[in-house]
Amino acid sequence: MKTGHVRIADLPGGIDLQATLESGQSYLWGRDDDALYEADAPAGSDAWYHVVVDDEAVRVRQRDGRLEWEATTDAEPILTDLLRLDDDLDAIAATAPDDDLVRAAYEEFRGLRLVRDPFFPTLVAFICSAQMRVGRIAAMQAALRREFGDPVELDDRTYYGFPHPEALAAASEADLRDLGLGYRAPYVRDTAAMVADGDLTEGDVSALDYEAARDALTEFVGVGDKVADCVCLFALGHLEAVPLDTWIQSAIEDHYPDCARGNYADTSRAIRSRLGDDYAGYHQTYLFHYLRTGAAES
DNA sequence: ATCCAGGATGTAT
DNA sequence: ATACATCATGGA
Repeated sequence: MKTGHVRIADLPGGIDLQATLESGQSYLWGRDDDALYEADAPAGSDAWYHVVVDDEAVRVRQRDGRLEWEATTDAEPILTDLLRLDDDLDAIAATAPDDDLVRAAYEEFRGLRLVRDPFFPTLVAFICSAQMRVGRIAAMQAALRREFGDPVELDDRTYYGFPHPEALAAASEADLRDLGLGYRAPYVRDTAAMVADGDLTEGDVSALDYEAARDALTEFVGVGDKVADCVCLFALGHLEAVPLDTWIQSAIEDHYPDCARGNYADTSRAIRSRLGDDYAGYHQTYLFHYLRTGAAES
């Protein structure tokens, strides 16, 4: 086992690990205390989080001004990639619109970083997200890893990587329904088959600009504009993407009514412009977390 | 019991 | 292009 740490003072704008990993943007991670998104979860500010990428296991916690990590390999490049440690959070925050809602969200969760998650796990997670709460989405992804993923040992614990497309393509619809996926089960299976068969892959969409990528992604089964936007933002690095979910839709009604245009594409462009064309998706993630956690009421 | 959750799909217009 | 019903499942 290798260990190390990243000094948070060296990260431009710092980091809030819990806000980053428990804001409903990434479903790649677990918590060692198994309390991810649980209502009775312990304070959690220094909880261990774990992830498996490319058969390497990493666990990390935020403590004493550091990101402390233990891993099967040097975790620093992995953390830098997944947690976007190279983003200048101060510079990004400076592009946020100066209104009460965005300002409050940044004051509450300063240090929240966008993630840079792998393509296929993000695609599946957000297919599963339809009409689901974040806690159950996370539980569904953990179940998929446990049932169909490859185990990796780290110290005395076993973690599981997200299943390869072939593994989910080979799963039966009944197997997936047993994990609580409901009507999303055939969506996940059919989309996994499309990726496994090479019908439409990350390579095909990564070369496209943002809106073209979003349109292409809707070719997957179970992927509409909103889920495609989540893949664009959290996996493909299109930081201007603003997924229009129920929370953002209501935020538009309450705070940006002039951005409501009656259809997804035009409303998306309007709110993107309002939030700033370069980092609209970054600011959106702060708003989503702020609104969803009810921090606005306290 | 009824409503809701990071919506998408099939069908009718 | 837009409007509508339908789709599982668990928690409040």
